[in-house]
Amino acid sequence: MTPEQLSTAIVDVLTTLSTTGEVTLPDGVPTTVTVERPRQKGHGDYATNVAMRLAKSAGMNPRAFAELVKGGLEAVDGIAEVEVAGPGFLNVTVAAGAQGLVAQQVVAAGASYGASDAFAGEKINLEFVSANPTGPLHIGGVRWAAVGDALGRIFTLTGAEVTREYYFNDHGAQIDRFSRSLLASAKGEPAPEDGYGGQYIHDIARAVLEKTPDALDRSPEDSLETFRQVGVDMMFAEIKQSLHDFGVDFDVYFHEDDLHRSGAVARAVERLTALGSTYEKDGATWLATEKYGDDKDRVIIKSDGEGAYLSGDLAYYLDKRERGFDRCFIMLGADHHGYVSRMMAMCAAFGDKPHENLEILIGQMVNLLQDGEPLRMSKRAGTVVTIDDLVDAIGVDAARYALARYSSDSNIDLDLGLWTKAAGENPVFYVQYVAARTWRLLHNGADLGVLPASEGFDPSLLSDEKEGDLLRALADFPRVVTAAAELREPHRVARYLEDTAGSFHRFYDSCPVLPKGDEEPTELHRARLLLVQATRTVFENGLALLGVSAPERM
RNA sequence: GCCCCCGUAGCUCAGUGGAUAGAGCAGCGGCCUUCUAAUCCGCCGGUCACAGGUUCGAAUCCUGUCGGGGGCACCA
Repeated sequence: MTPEQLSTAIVDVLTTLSTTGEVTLPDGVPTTVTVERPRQKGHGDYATNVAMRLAKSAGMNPRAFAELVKGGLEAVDGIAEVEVAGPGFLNVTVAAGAQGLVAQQVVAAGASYGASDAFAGEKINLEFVSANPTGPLHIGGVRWAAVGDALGRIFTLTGAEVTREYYFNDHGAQIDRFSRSLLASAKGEPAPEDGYGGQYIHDIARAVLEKTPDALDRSPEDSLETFRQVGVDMMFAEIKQSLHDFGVDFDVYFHEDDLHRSGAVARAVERLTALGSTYEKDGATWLATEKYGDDKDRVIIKSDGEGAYLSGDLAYYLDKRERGFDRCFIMLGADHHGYVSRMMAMCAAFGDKPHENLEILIGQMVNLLQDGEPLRMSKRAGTVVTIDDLVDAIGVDAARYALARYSSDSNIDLDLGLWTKAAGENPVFYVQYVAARTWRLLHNGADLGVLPASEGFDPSLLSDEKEGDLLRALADFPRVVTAAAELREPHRVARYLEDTAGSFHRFYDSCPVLPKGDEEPTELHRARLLLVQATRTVFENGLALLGVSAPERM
């Protein structure tokens, strides 16, 4: 029995009680009820607080309400015991047979275990990373590469149609500064005062010269344009390659410049003007964002006639909506959080629903530590910690896992030393070791002629306490995936895997899976091997959501 | 001054209004002729920053204060 099935059973009982008039529910029978795994041993396998939640409106005291629910639940197949406890909790113990069936259900579902239709029919657009191609991808962008991609995988598993996009800022002054920096380097001149000065500038400048040897022999305008075009292409190709090596590929690379050239910006401004949300002042065109909660109104067309940065975002958002995306996500670093209120105001000005059609996720800062010392990151100073540096230092699996296991709301300090350790204190090793251990058991079993139980499987054989803990953990996976999607929090998957790894290792420690010596294989061995296979399935699926491999051996 | 995030064990962090607040690391102490011990077990460790409020119940929600981080452009 899974928590979902128990939840359904409870709703059925409530429906019956309501129909017969034994309880009166003014707000109707809830469609779902909370079922949780109590931390406390002795509080049953599952607990629900429905009685406490509904008692007041039903005009009863919680324990009396709970007693009625208990009566109904006890008759449900697969429920061994129901207890009313404390202020009105219902503690449910599931029959070993019903519990053990979970192993079979997981294996039968295979790669689709954890999938749901929670977001079925939704077209979701995820925009993340979107770093300017003025330098290598630095650590802040990498956090979203890991988390955003994981979120995409989670939404996909919960039924959504996901498009990953990278917004390519190739229109503004930063690109000019980048181009001029390249040109200066190629000429052997110092970097412009407002330019970029890292080593990569010299590398790219040299590469541009190799590709277009006459780049410096052209007119000043042509020369700069050459460095702009070739340099940006090279830089962007490098970023794409780094992301690809990191396991992150985008469906759409959207160029800001296209929005300006195609007239999309002008159309977006016209649309807003028609809706009465713009006005002219001081020679510029303003968007009235303040009335939608922004601190102040914002310029969208500057007095020189050029579009302000926000104008590209207006057009881009409109474009996404016209492409049919119900939900547009933009993932930004904390240093851009000030952008949220004006973007939400823009969304409202279009007549859309802020925080629904448009969601902006903010990721706090990442600091890298080596031996306890902070590594400073500064693109301009040239001491950049890039995505490639990170991958070289700890590998893709550890990097993705490390960045995805924390709440995006938290600043994080990653100690590179920890993430390279081949020991259980390194969370990614601890979790991946489960995958390796299950693989070994399945193969050693095959060598001994022991295969996971299938037909004639007696689920009640899995009655050990450690087996029950593991089965309940495995049964939780779909709920964890759904919660991660609903809350946009991929780190829940990582934390779940860490907890479940503990349950598996404890099971492994106290429940021999394979026959030893001359021992004849029994149904219990086969049942346990099925549980091992189910565990392997959950870890494969869970790690896949994070873009981390489930190794066969380590 | 205003806005966003954070404040939970010595450290790094979980904790979608529930019961006695958890994990890993660090510290102390155990289990290897092993289904490879990269695992596992025990002990130690808390004013959930502080003060009010909301309710059957608050680490969680609201208000304020303090502390840390990040922002407040006709830059992008």
